[in-house]
Amino acid sequence: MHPCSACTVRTLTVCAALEAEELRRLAEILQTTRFDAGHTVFGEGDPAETLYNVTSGTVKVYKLLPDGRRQITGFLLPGDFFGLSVNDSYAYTAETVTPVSLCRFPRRRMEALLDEFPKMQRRLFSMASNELAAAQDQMLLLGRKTAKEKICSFLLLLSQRASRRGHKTNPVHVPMSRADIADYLGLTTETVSRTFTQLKTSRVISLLEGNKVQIQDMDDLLDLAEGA
Amino acid sequence: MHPCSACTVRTLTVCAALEAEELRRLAEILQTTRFDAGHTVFGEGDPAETLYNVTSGTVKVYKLLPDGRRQITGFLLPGDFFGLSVNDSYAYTAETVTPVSLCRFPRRRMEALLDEFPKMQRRLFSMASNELAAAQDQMLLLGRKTAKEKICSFLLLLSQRASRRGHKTNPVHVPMSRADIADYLGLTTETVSRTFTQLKTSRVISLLEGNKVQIQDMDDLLDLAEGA
DNA sequence: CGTCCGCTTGACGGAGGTCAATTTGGGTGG
DNA sequence: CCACCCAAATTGACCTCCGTCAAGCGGACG
Repeated sequence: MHPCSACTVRTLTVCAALEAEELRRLAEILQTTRFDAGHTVFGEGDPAETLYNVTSGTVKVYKLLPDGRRQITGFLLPGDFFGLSVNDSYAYTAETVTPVSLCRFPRRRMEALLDEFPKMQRRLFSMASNELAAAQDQMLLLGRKTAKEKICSFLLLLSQRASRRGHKTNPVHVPMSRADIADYLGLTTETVSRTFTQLKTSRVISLLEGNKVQIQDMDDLLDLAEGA
Repeated sequence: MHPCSACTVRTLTVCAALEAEELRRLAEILQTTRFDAGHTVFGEGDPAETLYNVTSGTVKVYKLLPDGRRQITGFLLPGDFFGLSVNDSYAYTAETVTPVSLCRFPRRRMEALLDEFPKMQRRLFSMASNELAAAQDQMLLLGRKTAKEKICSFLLLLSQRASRRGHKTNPVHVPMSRADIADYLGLTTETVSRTFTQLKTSRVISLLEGNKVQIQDMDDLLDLAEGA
């Protein structure tokens, strides 16, 4: 019995569509770990020796400017992969938002496995393509959307991602702080807060207990997210 | 004799590190085309039946909001690959900036070839990873940099990309319009123009004939690009 | 030589940033 | 169980960077 057999996100990630034999080989090189909230998994510039897969919780990845300005380039949910690097060091920092469970894959051994199982390689490529498409959406958001459109897009994104993981789309769980949301959307915490208030006042959303946001009118939100 | 033997950007793209046999097979499915400046290669939402490789000229890819706001997510230079899609339609529009030569690969046949030659698959994955890292840099730029930092970063990017293609890094050729630069950096043409003037006045750059920008002090520019 | 388009420059305004003061709420110890 | 504490969130007042609108300017091309 290896841990993968109980893995609830296997279908979402690189492990999907592996044969029993392939899965066994993957499980051989894999380690599982847990971290508390607020733990730095690796820092920008650290030697990139490990690949990670989120199995529970939320991770944020971000880049910094010398003066401390921060851009969060993604929130990683169960099933998401991270730790790929172009040269031999990570190009960003990865930090847990909530308590998190991770699978660790030593990079070298993972690369060997990818060469051996083209199906896995292909799956990873497909995941990278998806990420690329998401990155392009995010560029449109950062470069051209207003604060209100950004917040609405963000809520929709969380809702859609929850849906893909088989959770209910509404209300949507928002585990990250206002500061994290701000750094993801290219805003300040104050603007994020004001915009939430504004959306609440105009009855598009309401804020529930436990960091949950109830979407009152999904169609309104979809229009608001694109400025229509 | 197939066209690849004369290709000057082969080492930069997916065709690099292919065996003669693999290259021959790739050449079999490949078509070359030329377009004038300002030609739409494909539009967002079009069925994604072809992959492209730039062999000369510059291509821009962009996404639009319903009201016409535009975000250019990348400028593609010789050796760059584009046309990958997640589902079966393109997620962005591709349009030529200058006269352009392209290699066209029918998607289905390309996928078959990728399955047959894992080395190519791997190379493509590596290129996608690079693009992903570039996308993350661009998110940092769009979300957190000032207009001046954006322009300086942009000039440095062009200079570095020229360098990787074996061209001289300075002066740097800027083939795209102010409007395109603006839509790439999340600014307006007016701000782009003003910022160029400002950099010119403070003797960081000077504008030369033929859309060339002379970088007067590379270290200054590097610092300005990161707000240091 | 006139027209057009892209670029530049100027004047002005507003979306969102900055700084600061409260308020809220989750965690902790008495 | 409650009082306290502190970080996070909210709200307000003010300001700035960049967008908007508008007017030149100059090179390309018919």
